[in-house]
Amino acid sequence: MKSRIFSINDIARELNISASTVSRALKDHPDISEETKKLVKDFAQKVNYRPNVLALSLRSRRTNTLGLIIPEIAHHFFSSIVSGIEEFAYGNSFRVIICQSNEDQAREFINLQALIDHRVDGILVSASKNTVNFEHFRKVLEKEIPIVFFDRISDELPTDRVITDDFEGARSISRHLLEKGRRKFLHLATPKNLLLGKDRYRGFQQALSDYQINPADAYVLQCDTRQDVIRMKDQILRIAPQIDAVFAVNDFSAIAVMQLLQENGYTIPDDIAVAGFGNDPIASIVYPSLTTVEQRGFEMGRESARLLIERIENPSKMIYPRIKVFESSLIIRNST
Amino acid sequence: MKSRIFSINDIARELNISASTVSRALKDHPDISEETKKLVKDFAQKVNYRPNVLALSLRSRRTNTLGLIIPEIAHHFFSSIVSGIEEFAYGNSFRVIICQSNEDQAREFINLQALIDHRVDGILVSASKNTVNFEHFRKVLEKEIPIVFFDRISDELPTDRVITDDFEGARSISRHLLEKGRRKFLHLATPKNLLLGKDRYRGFQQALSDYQINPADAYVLQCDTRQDVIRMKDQILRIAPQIDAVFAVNDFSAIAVMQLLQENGYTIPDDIAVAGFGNDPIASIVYPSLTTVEQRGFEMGRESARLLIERIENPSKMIYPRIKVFESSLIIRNST
DNA sequence: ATGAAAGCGCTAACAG
DNA sequence: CTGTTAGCGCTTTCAT
Repeated sequence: MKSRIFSINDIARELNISASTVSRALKDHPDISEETKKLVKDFAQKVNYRPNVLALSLRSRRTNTLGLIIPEIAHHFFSSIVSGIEEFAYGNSFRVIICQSNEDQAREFINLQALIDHRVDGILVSASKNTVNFEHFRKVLEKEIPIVFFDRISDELPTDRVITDDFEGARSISRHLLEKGRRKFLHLATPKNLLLGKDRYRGFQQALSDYQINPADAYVLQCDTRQDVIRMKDQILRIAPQIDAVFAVNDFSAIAVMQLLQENGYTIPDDIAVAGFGNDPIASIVYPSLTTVEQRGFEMGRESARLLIERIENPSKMIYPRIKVFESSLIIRNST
Repeated sequence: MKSRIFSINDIARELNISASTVSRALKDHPDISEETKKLVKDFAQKVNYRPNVLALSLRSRRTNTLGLIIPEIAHHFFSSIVSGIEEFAYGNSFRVIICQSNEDQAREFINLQALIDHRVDGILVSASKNTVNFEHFRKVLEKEIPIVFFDRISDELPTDRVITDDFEGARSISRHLLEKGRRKFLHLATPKNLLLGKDRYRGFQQALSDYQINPADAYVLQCDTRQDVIRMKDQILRIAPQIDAVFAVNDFSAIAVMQLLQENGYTIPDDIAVAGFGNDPIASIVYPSLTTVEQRGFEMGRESARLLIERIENPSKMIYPRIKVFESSLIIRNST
């Protein structure tokens, strides 16, 4: 038993009226008589009529769609952001097309192209780790397609930005370690091109300075994934005897280093305290549970979508780039 | 400095030729002279022309887009599936629109509707936990839009299906526990409406029978998330003294139960061995690391996309529903 | 109260 | 070798 997809023209033909009447009847235009309306609506209902959004978008030059480019869907922080974005977008009749860059600038570029091709009304981006050149985004802005950056932002483009207070987050968790009497640190950092990494590093340095410790005395390794930790284990173990605390730029490297240390006879936190960043669900599951910084992913996603949709709805209005900073909060557990 | 999006008509006007000539030149139609081609292509390049896929799709009645409905993007198994689907789809010039049902049948229905509205060429679905009625999918099939179910499948619809060998996976991990001398089991099961849960339970029962143990002697609780375990902790702890092994239907409930037992003085695996299902990355990170069953998410995704695209490319060809079963493999770690 | 026509961007049949 | 025309599904003047 086959059914088929009816268009307005199909309905018009079946009912022996014109397409424009059908169109008007369907949207309760006052000119149309009640009986015609009923006739059309009943029939539309019966054949399960659904407007073709392609035709709608082609005509209106609006797709009511947001494009989202995200490094990796699998991370809890990012999937919370996605949920936040979707919540706000759906609530305002926008759809979201999700693209993963897989932390690859080339893929990011392809995604961006595809989103433009699909005529999305606006774009949300968290840059990939190896994105150093933001020119492709500038071209999009020149087409008057608004962009909002979140978390992994660029500071060279005049766009709205939504970020965590990375500086304060890093500073407060570092102070927490200092309050616990720790003085000799290893910091696991991200590559330098991400502002986020720079800010977390600065917050860490500031905390040390606050305690009259020379930041230059801290060990710093560029190491921000579980794989990095495994790759650099010899180096880390060589440093381990000189330190009493590790502050990692994210929870995954924090947990990996914690386990590496445990396997090599260190007790956490007695010998070495370990702190992460992000409050991934896994942080509360590992042993010992991980002290970390909560990032408000869902709210950040919602706010990003809000800013973007506001621009889309007011294309002519000149709005200066806005920066929304979300406070992070310290989650103290048993690893410190 | 503003730029704008050029259409074929814009180009035609600028170059004083017809739109069809531009269209043909752009796709290297043999009729067009080399000089015209060069003229058009150079100009198109210069203004960064990109075809409007909405117009293309409207005309061709093909969107080259797959719709994907998935319970939760955040789970590693599902995000692997997504990656597999994307890999095959992109490699064959298809895009993927991802929708999350958040384990909610109502949302699943809305997603399905939205995908149809966008005229996707085919749909991939893993059903939500509370999906009991599959009629909405039947209506889609009646519109001749192909559907492929994966992992959380329905067996009442004549569609292609891609699943893990849940029965054998559960049987082999249960046998492993039996080989380790375990005899008194608790099984944490899913709600009955998912075939997957039924099959894992059957595999478990079969293993017991293989060892002349009455399956009815095993404890069974309906409990398939971390939250469920926490909610049912009293019940579980009451059972704990009678058992020497737990087989959980997924890694999250396995890990939660493992930690609950540890907190209450049990040693894993000495007092009670614990096994999960799925091989989530977290399984290798918890202490002790979790014995589990590997599901080949990426390959399952790729195969699902392959089956779907094959149907899309051969709309007239009558193909009987196919069922692809992926072998699962036992991952033995330290919890058993 | 309804219909005819034009156009969003694109392509293909048909015509020269 | 290139142009004209029509149509994908829809809305919106402008007629009637």
